[in-house]
Amino acid sequence: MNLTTSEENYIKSIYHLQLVSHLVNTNTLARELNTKAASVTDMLKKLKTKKLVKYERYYGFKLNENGTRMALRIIRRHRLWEHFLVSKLNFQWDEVHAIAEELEHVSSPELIKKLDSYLGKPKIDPHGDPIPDVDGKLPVIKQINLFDLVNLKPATVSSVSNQSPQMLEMLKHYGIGIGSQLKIIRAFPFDHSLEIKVSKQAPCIISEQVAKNIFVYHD
Amino acid sequence: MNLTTSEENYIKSIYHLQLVSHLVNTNTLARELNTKAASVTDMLKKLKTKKLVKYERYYGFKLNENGTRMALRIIRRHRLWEHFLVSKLNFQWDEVHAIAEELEHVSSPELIKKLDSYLGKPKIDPHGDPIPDVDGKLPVIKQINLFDLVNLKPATVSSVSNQSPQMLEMLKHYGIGIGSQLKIIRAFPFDHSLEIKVSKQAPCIISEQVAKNIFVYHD
DNA sequence: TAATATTTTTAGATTTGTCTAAATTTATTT
DNA sequence: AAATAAATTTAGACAAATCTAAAAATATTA
Repeated sequence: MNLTTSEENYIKSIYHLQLVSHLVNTNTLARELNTKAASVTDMLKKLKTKKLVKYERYYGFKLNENGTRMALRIIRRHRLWEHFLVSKLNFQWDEVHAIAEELEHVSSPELIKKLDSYLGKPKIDPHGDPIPDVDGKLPVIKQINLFDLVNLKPATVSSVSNQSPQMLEMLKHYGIGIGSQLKIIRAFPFDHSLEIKVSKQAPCIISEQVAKNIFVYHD
Repeated sequence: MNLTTSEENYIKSIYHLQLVSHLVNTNTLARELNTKAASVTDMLKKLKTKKLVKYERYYGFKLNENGTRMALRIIRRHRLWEHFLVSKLNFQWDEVHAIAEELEHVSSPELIKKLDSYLGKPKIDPHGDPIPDVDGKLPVIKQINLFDLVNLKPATVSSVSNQSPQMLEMLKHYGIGIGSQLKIIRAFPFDHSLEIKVSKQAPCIISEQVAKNIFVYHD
């Protein structure tokens, strides 16, 4: 089924609100979407006829299986584009939301498939949120602060909590970015610095301060 | 000024039709946009009040300076996305038009600026059409068949005329793609093969057949 | 040039998504 | 439990973009 941009925005917002409360009410959704309660009621009637939500008047609503599948598809697109904007175009993670909101409505499945491959099939977006897979499954992945990483197995950089120019300068110098593969070689107890290997680069040493701002996950 | 997707599509189509005939007429544009003459008239009144076209009823219309600037902005977005889809996502050039038609309406200037840099500020899209610069200037660039390239100066790959899996397999093997920088090192008269250097790779030799399908330009 | 054909525009309707204001239903309070 | 408050829905309107059918203007042809 093909959805309009507006329908997609409603579906996505309902999904997010459902993470907090099982049933969603009209006013809450209206606030979330910067619209009026009457508009929400109108749209929900439409979504009901399209069999995307369970909705009884005056009783709130929620996505059904169909609607949830659609929501995850939209969220997948949104998070892949966010990853792209940060890992490839050098946006900072707090700048990408609005742009991804537009890109997420471009609906070519082939495009998303290729974008996913191009990004290395990432599991987590730059805000640290999981990216649903093609089948709408959300990976359960533990993000680990690089400083707390004890084993020597390769890990993928999922997010960076400090976005200051100074930090970004350092990350650039080390060749570390969202999606980078890295591995700890050893830890130096003296100043808690870490010797790491990033992708195929020569090993380097990063300070405790830098390590504490980098989050990684294992596949 | 902010334009709707529909307005942008009209502006873009008028631009393209103006390349053929100075004045555009209602029916021609209706055919181009798969719509009806009455709809075109309606939209042209709107574009006139927005001061994007010169339009007198029954006499045809054309973009004014304002409208032309907008058209080039949209075409810039379209062609940059096409370049991205081919050079980064491995689409073939005959598959990208419809997707770029959607992406071109995402209007963040910052996005386009960064996309442009990321692609290496390309001057030509994968169909061989010039990409307008930020100021709407169209580069005048001569595309040269790699086989006809005589000098040894570096050139940029702009398009590949043969999109067969066999050809793509070879290009992949040589590491040649849209946007690749390459340089002829020498030509072998015996079989007309060429020794070339692609980006920072080790030199390699390509056959006359391959060379004849690759188009390049000088900056 | 008068008749006919084509093109373009207007008039009025439709769809989508939105709104305001009023009515209805549910929830809360005294 | 009655009165009041809050949330939700309905009714009716509006803007954008489209359409059909009819009218008006322009172009072509006999």
